[in-house]
Amino acid sequence: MKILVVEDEPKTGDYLRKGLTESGFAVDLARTGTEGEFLALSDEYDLVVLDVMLPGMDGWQVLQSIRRTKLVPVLFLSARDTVEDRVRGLELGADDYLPKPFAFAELLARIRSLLRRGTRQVSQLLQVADLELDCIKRRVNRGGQRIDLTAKEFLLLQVLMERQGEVLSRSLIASQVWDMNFDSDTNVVDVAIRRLRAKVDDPYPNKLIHTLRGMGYVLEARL
Amino acid sequence: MKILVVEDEPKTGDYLRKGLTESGFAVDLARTGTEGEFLALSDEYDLVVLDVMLPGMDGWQVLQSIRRTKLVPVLFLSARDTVEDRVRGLELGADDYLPKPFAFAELLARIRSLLRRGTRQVSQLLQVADLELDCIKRRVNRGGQRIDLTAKEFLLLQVLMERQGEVLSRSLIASQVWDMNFDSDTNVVDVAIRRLRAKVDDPYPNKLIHTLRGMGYVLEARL
DNA sequence: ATGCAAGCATTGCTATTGCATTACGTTTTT
DNA sequence: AAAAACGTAATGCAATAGCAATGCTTGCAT
Repeated sequence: MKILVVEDEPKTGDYLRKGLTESGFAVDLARTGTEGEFLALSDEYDLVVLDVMLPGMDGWQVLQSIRRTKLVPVLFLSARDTVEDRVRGLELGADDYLPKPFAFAELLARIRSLLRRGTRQVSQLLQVADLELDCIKRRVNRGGQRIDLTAKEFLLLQVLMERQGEVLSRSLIASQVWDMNFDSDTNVVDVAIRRLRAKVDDPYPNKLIHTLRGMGYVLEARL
Repeated sequence: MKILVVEDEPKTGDYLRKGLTESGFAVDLARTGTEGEFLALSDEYDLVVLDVMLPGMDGWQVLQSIRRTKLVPVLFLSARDTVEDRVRGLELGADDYLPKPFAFAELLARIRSLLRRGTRQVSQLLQVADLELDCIKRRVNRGGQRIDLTAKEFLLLQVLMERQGEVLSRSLIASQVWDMNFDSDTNVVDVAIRRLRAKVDDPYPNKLIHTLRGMGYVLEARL
């Protein structure tokens, strides 16, 4: 198993190389984004561990470049752990996301899990009635018709679909989709639901997003 | 399920109350340590969420005081996340420790986990005869037929089902479902029971909600 | 047995609450 | 520079929860 590590911090890079080598992987270490891109494209790796913050070409650019031609699983490392970063990483085609600082054991577990599920997860497909959401391709369609969603809309729909049939409170939704952990008097969730409904429910006769007064929202098929 | 939140920051307090209420808990909010201690000792809660940093009597003191007589699970919230703090909290008898800022989703998950391992078991599926209540999906059905309840109705039914077979006094019900701790001359409970019966019992031959004159109400199957 | 009072059921009314919706200003993307 | 995305705020509407008035039961005393 061959792994490419792209990491500029010397200490972290050495640490990763040592640890992974000891764990039985063949490790190549790139110290810059450009070098990482070059290696990733020129060689066949089973997995890429990619730091987001790189001087010059950053992790996202490297990922984009890799994704144009390769399906290799990519695990993102990031010092900042915000929902936005995570979303952006996953949108661009990262397979997993690990905030720094992390325990090596956890990194290893995630790497193994990524390798276990094959090259790349083909399609994590969520489905409710005639509504389909492809988490990997980041694509949604209903009744065979494609629906374009923004990042926020997509994330919101994903949360709703992952827990279809469950009533999700605004606070829970807010904490999953936004990083708002201490704001109560805002109606972002309501507005976001409105916008999502406009695209997902309004054009169709059978509504899937339902409001439960005083409780929250559910996504489910109702007869 | 009744939760006491002890939190001095007004915003955080309101946020917690709102979120937990939406999630189906009866919430009391104390704004100071002293008030928190008083409420914790005078009422029966299923869980206490306790901020460490409080003006006057701090979280640790409150916890110690509670622990002298009560076994209720306590979840600590702390702005500082040091190993010392954590150890100290757990030593004094806290059951869990969540550093701020936290995502509401995580708080909720931990609360549910604490309640689950508690004395009174919190199954997410309550059942009495042909009446079923799903606490997570917030859904009720009887004889396979779905019943739509409002937030209050749901909470009331949940309290009744969690203690099926027990006679619950009006004041007990009032304190579990409403914030009223000692209001007497109101018939809210009666009216709420009426409305609940209309949906849960009226359409069915076998009644489950029974009145015990001078005592209160029970929910149980009777032949 | 019969009447009486206390406790409970039932109902309509209304203030309140919670949500939908729209418009607008700011930020981000292209 | 233009367009899209996003959050905030204001408005209006509708479900709902509490209140109070009325009618019905039940148990107890006569």
